Amino acid sequence: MVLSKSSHYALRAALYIARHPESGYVSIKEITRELDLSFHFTTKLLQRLTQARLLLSCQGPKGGVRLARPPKNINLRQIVEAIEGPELFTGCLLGLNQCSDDHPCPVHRSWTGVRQRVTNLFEKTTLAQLVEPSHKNKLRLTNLE
Amino acid sequence: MVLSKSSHYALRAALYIARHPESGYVSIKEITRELDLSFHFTTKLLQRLTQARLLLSCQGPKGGVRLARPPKNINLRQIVEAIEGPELFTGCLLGLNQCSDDHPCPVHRSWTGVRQRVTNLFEKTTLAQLVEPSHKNKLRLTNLE
DNA sequence: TATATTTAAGACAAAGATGTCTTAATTAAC
DNA sequence: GTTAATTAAGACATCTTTGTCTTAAATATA
Ligand code: FES
Ligand code: FES
Repeated sequence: MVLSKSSHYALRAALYIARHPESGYVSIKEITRELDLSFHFTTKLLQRLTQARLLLSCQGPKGGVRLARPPKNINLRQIVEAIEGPELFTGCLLGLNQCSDDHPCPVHRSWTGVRQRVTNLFEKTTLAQLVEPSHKNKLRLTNLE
Repeated sequence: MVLSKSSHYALRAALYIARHPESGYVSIKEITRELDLSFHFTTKLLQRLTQARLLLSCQGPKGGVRLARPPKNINLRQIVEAIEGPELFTGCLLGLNQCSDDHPCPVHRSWTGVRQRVTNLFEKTTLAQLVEPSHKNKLRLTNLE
């Protein structure tokens, strides 16, 4: 499992939010209805994104959440790290408590190479890229059937 | 989290086993003592590797486990897949129930590219490579301190 | 054969992740 | 101000993963 379910949900919600006009708030009810997610659980995930300054939130009628800055300035690593921490980008493939060139495990050299590519993907990919019109054939954010 | 704790333990145990002479059995007691793992929990993980025909086991005095074939014929994907299934190598980054070119999610194209590199690492890396002498400076299989 | 050693297997406990429910706090609109 | 709508927060339930303990089965050795 590369990402936790929590990260899955947070990323899908963030993409849904990014598809909306930047100025307005989107209600979490709408998000969870459209993406078929648990409302309360997702609310807490989005709270973490708000605390991480990735989202702004507003209570009350017409309230909801919105991106805290233009979608080109929010990347996937920021979202994942706000939800599950940095281990994916820094951890040892064998789960050892430190990953360092000084005390490498047997897979260290190979893994850090691939891990850097994973990290690049998460850092270079912004919400803006994933919602631009040329991606209109990749709008899927929900399970099939 | 790229791999589960179970996969971490199984990989570390497999590497420990691969360092031993091919002909003899290694006791799980020794493995878990040296790697500081839970004996009973690790026993069940290694049972799964045995059921997946990656290991042979033998009960009784002088019993234990050994590789079922030469270490150059066992790769990391086989171990991980025996423990946690194929999702790492086939799953959607957003956790959607199907990952396919026909119904791609927004990150599908980027992710499948990186995922292929991850898969290559796990498939090309064999136990033999990880225990060969040139790796003697990468013997670490336990936590520091 | 008897004994000691070891894996196999199952019950169960503990911890963590995921999901549900209720109440509080905030805010827009009337 | 009152009301309705919405996020914030916490209690709690459920499920999965991880870890422990006990018993059974197998096997080498004497
Ligand atoms: S120490 Fe294991 S991957 Fe770096
Ligand atoms: S459909 Fe999401 S990664 Fe392939």
